[in-house]
Amino acid sequence: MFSKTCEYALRATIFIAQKTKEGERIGIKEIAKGIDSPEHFIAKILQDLSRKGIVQSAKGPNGGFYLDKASMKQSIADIVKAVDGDKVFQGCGLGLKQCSETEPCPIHHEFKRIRKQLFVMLDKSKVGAFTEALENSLTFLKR
Amino acid sequence: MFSKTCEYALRATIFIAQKTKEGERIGIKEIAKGIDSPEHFIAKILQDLSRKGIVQSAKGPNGGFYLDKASMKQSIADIVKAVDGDKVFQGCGLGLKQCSETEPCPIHHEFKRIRKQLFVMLDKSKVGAFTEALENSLTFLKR
DNA sequence: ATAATAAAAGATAAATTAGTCTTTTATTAT
DNA sequence: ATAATAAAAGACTAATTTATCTTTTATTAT
Repeated sequence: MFSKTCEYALRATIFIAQKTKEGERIGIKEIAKGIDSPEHFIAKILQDLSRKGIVQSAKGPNGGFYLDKASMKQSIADIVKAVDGDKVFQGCGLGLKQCSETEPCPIHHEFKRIRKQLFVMLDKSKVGAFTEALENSLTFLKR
Repeated sequence: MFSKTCEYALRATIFIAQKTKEGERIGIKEIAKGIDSPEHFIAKILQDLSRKGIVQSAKGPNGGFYLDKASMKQSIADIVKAVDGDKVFQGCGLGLKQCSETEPCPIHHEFKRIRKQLFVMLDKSKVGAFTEALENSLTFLKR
């Protein structure tokens, strides 16, 4: 559904949200461990997320990644859009560029309905909302 | 959502279904034109679809691709599975391999619901069912 | 049998995505 | 000021996906 980069981005951001709520800034190494991702790769991704304002970062001792209030309220959909673009929310299921209401592909209408539901679901899911379940080991970000 | 290969495979199969209903076998060149895909690439893809029994083919003069009765009843979901595997119907939204009912990722349950709906929709969509709308230019397979 | 046709097969190339490693810059505590 | 820390930046490699081109095999009509 999403690119690997996007999957790592989502896991990392949720992980950072959790740590932020615990009052910590968190370094790349711990993030990589915490979400079971290649360290250097997640570093690249976080660099990009930081540039885009999806996560916040501080250099130097006591530095690391964290989320400010606005970032905490972001939705999964926001992150997906920022990383993979909105192809998954907008694009034609059969890959047609011109596919639209007036020139629909054979599955356009049904597909649109599903995509809409996907978007609504991901848009409702706010990054800051997963902390409690993670703390209580009801949900996981590894393996 | 799907790979390019899969998108072309779906368009090609629906196109072949239409031609089959018109009583024609159809060659690679016409298919490529009919679905606006690179000719050599769709040739490769059809070769694979043919091996998998998703489309039927005949070599030599008057040869070409067509669908037998069973293939005509296949669903979009069947083709997606054959080409992209069932990652899109089964896989974790955050890319976790172990994600399951007992070890769910933070969005597991909601995601599952959407994926289910996607599957049901694509499973209901039978390859042979799109012909009429295509004939009447109510739907399209190009651009 | 032969020539023409059309898919199958195979080999290669280009583009994109995923992943790694090294160097630089900014920040902090001493 | 200096050393330590940690992210940012940049350069590179590997793998996968997408795409192209050539040769072979099967079939049909003459």
